[in-house]
Amino acid sequence: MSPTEFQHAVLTWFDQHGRKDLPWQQDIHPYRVWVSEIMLQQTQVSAVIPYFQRFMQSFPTLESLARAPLDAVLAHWSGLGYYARARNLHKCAQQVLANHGGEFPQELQALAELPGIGRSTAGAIASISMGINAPILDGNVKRVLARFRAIGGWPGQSAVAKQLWQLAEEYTPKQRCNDYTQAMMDLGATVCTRSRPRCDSCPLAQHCAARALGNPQDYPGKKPKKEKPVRSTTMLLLEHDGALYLQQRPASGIWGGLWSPPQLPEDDGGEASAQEWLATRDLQAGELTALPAMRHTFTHFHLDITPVWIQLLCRPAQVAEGSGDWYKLRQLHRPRAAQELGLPAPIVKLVHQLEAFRAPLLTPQNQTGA
DNA sequence: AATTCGGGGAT
DNA sequence: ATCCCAGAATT
Repeated sequence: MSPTEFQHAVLTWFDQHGRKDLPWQQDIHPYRVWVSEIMLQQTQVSAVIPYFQRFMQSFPTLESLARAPLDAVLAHWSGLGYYARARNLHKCAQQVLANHGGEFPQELQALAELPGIGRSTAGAIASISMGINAPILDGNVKRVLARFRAIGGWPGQSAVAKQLWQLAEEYTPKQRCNDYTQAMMDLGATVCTRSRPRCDSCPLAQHCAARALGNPQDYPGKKPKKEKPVRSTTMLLLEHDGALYLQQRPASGIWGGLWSPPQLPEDDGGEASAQEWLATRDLQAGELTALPAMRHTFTHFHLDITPVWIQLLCRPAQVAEGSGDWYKLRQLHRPRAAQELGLPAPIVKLVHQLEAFRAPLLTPQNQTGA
């Protein structure tokens, strides 16, 4: 299949079946396309839509974004993940305003030098909003091309990525490059899906190498998974009068700057160790209750958490080293408390688990008999 | 060249 | 529970 035939098949499919009603496909100009492309990096369309709407409401122009405080930008990003994107977005807006007169540069190279804009995003902005002939290689295009030509291997390997980029350039048309770019992303998102691709509806199916081999789902190759090491920790849920003791974690490392209960050092778990920890600090506790262990998985390791609920008899002025404070469990359960205070998701779960244990014990005796 | 960032959805 | 997602920056 020649590049010309490939492009024609893709564009014809897009005209008939492609999505054209997404928010960033209306009133197309560089600013809107740029914001949408950044939000869509490693993030699914359905998750982005409400964020994009709110963002455009609050920051309708590049200048308004550049002049907004970073905190306001980050607030609009809360829940999207990859927060470096929001920082780069803000920095990029300021650079475009200061160095390019408030308009995005009309060159691929200059676009890709801006913060948060790499080769693929630069190609998307240039082709969709500037009428520039430029290739992209996002997750969708990688999948479509890897299958169409049966390119094996994981795209995270530079050799595979290089091969796919070459194909992307080969197939990108000089005419209707804007529609082609959207078409390839849409084809990958709705037809050439990761699992159970709808080959029956694909305009490329008859010439697809992976389909001919009978295993399109095996492309592109998966990231080689290495076994994640297991770490374990004991978390001390110090409670007194309905309040929980939390301390702020060091700025660097896991959950940097967020709040969590005190932990016993690794390889030092169990109730006996907890008793020792309390004795060292001259803390007097009533009952120690082991809560169900839970596992939280990070990118590169599992963390097995053993929570111990410790009911202190009195509240000391200072519990442990470092900055800590007492928080009413009732307040920690407010839906927005986690965001406002900065609680890691597993700690939120932990707090809920603690409450599940406490609640039955708090029920007045006379209610059970009624 | 490999690792990191990170929350949510699909399987 | 694991994998993946409209990738880029960092090491």
